[in-house]
Amino acid sequence: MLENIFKYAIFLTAWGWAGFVVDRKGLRIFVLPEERKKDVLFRMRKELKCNNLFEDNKGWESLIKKVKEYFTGKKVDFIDYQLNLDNYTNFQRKVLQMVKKISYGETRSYKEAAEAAGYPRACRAVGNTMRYNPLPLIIPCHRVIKSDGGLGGFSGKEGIALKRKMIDLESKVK
DNA sequence: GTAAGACATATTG
DNA sequence: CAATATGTCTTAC
Repeated sequence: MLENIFKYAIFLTAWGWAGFVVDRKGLRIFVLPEERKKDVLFRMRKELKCNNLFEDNKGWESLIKKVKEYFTGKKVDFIDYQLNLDNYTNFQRKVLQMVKKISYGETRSYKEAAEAAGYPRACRAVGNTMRYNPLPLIIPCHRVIKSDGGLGGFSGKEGIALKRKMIDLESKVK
């Protein structure tokens, strides 16, 4: 099997250390801000199950800049970046592409996301897909909430606070 | 290859 | 609140 080369970048945002991994087909993993830089790297390794990681920002400076701007409360979008979704099922790809199109400040319920993806009753499956979302923020899974206005879930117990914080940030945009 | 259970849900009574 | 429908994944045979 071919060696897959992964490049990663880690950088400091207003909320902590964030980072992402790309391979030659596009974005692969995005890691939300952590307290420590090494935690970000640890998460990347865990997701990829691979040690073939090289630090290299080349060609991705604009993404780094946008992410930093995002966490300072600026309105940015990530729709121009190419994602590598090779490891996902058709259903997941559809849902993820869909969610990616939700623009800044908007929210959708799990049901609406399911409908838009062409599976009107797959609300639960959408939730499942979000759980494994490899690219939080780039794919704005934090903008997908429950129909009754509740937040739903987010990665981990602390993650839910981050979700709220992100929605908060977006609602206050100037 | 099949079957049962788990899910970041929604709808109905 | 409980029950159930729903699509996909994981795990275990």
